[in-house]
Amino acid sequence: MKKNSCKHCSVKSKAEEILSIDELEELGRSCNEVDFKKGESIIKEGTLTSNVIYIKNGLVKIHKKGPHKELILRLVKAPSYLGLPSVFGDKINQYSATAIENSTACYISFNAFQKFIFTNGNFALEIIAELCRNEINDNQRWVNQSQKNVNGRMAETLCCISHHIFQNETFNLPLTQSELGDLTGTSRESVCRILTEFSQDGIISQAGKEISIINAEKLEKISKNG
DNA sequence: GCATTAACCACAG
DNA sequence: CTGTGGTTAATGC
Repeated sequence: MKKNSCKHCSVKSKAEEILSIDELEELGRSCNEVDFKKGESIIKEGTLTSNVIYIKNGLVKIHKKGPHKELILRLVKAPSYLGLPSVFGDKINQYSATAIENSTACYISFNAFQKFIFTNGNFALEIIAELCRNEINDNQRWVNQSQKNVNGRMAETLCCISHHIFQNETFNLPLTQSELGDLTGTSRESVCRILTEFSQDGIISQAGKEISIINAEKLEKISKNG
């Protein structure tokens, strides 16, 4: 276990920024850092929850088995907590988390984490705020998923990945087309067709895994109107 | 009915 | 894993 590593951690969560030096030292004694390679499972749906997990860097997909196939609930870019709802809401992990890029995660003892919530209201507030933001985002995704057509969902997803994950109109998509289908609630064939259609219309360009958004305005329009 | 949409299947790079 | 074509079920004029 790495001693006191949290005190000087450069990717503290908002909640951890609030902790005192003493609390950070205690956190340091209560957590351990692990590296994950792309594709490795961080949380498996159905297993008992063990620790609070915080990804320091990398990119993770949160996914869950549906009646017919896998659904990716959302992509989580570090830094962020992982699995708080399962840890506090249930003994069993309600979804899986898998690294889609090489990632580093801290496993934090539940007892230590809970103690900070009991004793430090501002810390607790930040945790609640993060959970609320996630719920709001999930609700938005849920609305879009159910009311937009496939083209609209793809357009929206591409915009979102470009803005929120890579902050760049050109990015290397770390997902397969099949996973992109799981993310947009469609088949991998439709993903393939829509991507080539977008390319033909000059909205995006693809070179292998690299996607560039050329006409963001048009993409927004498709996202809105399908 | 006929057109459209999108999933499912199959097969080839 | 990706790209395509054919088929098919559901839905909307």
